[in-house]
Amino acid sequence: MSRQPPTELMNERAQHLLRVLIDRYIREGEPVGSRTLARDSRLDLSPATVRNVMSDLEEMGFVAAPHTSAGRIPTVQGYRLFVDSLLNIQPLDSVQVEQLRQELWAEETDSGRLIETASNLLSDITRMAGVVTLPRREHVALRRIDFLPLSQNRILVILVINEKEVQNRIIQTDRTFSASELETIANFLNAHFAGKDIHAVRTHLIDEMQQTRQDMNDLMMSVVSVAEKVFSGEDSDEEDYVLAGQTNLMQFRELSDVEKLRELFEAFNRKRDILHLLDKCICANGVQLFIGEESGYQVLDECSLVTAPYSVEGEVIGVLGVIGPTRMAYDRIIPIVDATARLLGAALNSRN
Amino acid sequence: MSRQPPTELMNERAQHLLRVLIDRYIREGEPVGSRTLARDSRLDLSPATVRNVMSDLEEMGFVAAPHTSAGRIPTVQGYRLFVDSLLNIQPLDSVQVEQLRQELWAEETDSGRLIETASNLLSDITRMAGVVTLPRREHVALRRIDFLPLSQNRILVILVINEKEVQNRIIQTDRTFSASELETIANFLNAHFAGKDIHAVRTHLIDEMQQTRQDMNDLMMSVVSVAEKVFSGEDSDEEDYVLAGQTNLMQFRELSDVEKLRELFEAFNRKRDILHLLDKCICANGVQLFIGEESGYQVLDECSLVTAPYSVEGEVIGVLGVIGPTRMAYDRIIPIVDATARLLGAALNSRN
DNA sequence: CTTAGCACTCAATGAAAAGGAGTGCTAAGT
DNA sequence: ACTTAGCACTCCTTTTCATTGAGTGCTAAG
Repeated sequence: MSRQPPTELMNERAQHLLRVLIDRYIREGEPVGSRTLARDSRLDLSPATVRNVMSDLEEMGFVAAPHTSAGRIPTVQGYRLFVDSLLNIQPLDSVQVEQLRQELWAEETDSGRLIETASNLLSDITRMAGVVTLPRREHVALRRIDFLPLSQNRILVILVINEKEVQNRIIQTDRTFSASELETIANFLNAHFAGKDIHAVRTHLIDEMQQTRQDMNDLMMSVVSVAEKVFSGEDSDEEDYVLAGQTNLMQFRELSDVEKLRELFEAFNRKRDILHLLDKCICANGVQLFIGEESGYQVLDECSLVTAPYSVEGEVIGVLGVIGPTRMAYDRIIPIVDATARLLGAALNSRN
Repeated sequence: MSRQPPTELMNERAQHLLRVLIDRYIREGEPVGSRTLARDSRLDLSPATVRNVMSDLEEMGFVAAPHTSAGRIPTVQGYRLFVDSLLNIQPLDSVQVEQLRQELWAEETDSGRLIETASNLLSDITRMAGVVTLPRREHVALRRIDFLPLSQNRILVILVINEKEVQNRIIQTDRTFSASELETIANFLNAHFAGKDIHAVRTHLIDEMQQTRQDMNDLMMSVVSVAEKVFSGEDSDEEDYVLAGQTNLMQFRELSDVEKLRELFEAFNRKRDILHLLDKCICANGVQLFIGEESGYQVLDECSLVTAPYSVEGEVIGVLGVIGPTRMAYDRIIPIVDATARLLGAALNSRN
């Protein structure tokens, strides 16, 4: 019943037509008909011939027709072939890279703000949503620890890690510690563990605890009991990301259904699914794409996600990316995501 | 041409009917016709009589008809009268208050998290958007200051204020300071200014600077030059708020236009207008409402804002509230906002 | 293999008709 | 003097139906 297949399963011409079709569809957002495609392709083919080719492409699953008398639009599989084989990605030209670097390095900031800036940059440039996971290092060097007594056996702990990140938390202790006691404990910890990996510190202290406490002098007793509280929260493994430009997604025709949009935004707030998806990209060694349903999450069915891991000193510590409608200008987005990931890594590195 | 006005400008019966109308409109969201209203009012009036009353109410500007053959819906003026005179607000019953308190006091947290929890609470309970401005105290007591040298003449400053808030910033100095120098400076500042108001410290230091530097010894020179950098950022006056439950707003029929919604969300991101509006509420001494256009911001035309200031030790330090469609259950929302403001104030207070 | 021709499909647009909820007005009832 | 039944009228909503036009698939000829 179907017309006889071309000699090669997918010849040059068909690929070219598919590329032109997707190009046009990405620009215009409307199903592309045979007449238009014939004209656009500059191949001097009649619409009828194009129709035959389209029929083949449809059978192969690369394009689909919304209804009988509409043109064709790419399927996920079509986009996949497009980005994998038909698209020649130009790295961002150096002027643009420099401009990106400027914006990212603009102010003297901590890594938290840097992440935010990166996310904003991504969303501003692409006019879609930007996402950057918080960096998460394997090795967390303790630089300094300080205590301040609060009321009711509570202690404010100030932790400086990785040279310049400041964390603070409040711990509840079994007994009251005086300011000078706390100072002694802090001095001890700083003297013994400054520069050490925080996980190492933790396991070391757990080992201490295993010993019968009889052996210890008062100082050590205090140190262990306080430090245990401090570092026990360390494994909380709270991943998180910074999202920017959600509102950009609201202007796309294909995402204009309020209910769908609500579900998408709720997935963003819930974070779990998106994080899970981003985690998958952390091991890819470059730009990675999820097109439409490829993500496996229904809320993202109409969306594509372009990601790249970023790293400091060779260690991948996070992922960033862009979320937009499946119909996005991949050739423009991919280099941007790629460059931003490199620049963010560099920026985080230089600030140590 | 219009029927003769009732003896009183707005009699008991008209008020009752207006209340019933708004009650019903808030519940159902559809224009209310005379038949329905006659039935609902339990006044044993015929639809025709009700129509006459509605005609009067319309002339007075309290209700409006979307079109000739629709029922009536409240105008902003109608809502205003409703909340000001027709609504008897019951304070939240003590069980609910207790429940709120539980949720707010659930964990041992810093004020930042507390604000977030409050915002989430507001949005969860009301199924609308919750907003809480960051607290901003007139008096900020310096508890402790610490310095850590970074590379390239940069210094990491850790500031503990108001007993338990931790701030950190990075300053760039003209020359390199050694760790021990920094320690000396910190000791000096801590010894002289701990417990003092941070603005007082700042003006004091500016005064010092006015003197010719000849008079100073080296220590003072260093102290002044570093402290100046630290405290100069203090007046940044950055207001901000925490918004929660934006997505809740997407399920309301009256806000279902994507473009309108986008503008609203963008106003939320821009923050300026919303902050300006919230600022107006900081001087009100209780719950304040902006209904529809009353806000003066077009993006909020379809929305109402219910706010209440929250305070610690009698000093108002912030505002919280709920944003939802004009058609909201004011009788339920107002007590919730009121109670949350009190509880947040109390929670912030107890943590000193 | 390509293409012109043609019948056919189907979304989109718009006009017309039907239905219905609710109003305003008038005149009669209390 | 207020209340109400009755009725004509308005205008939104929904449905139906015809029209249009873009685009297709198929066939037969080049």
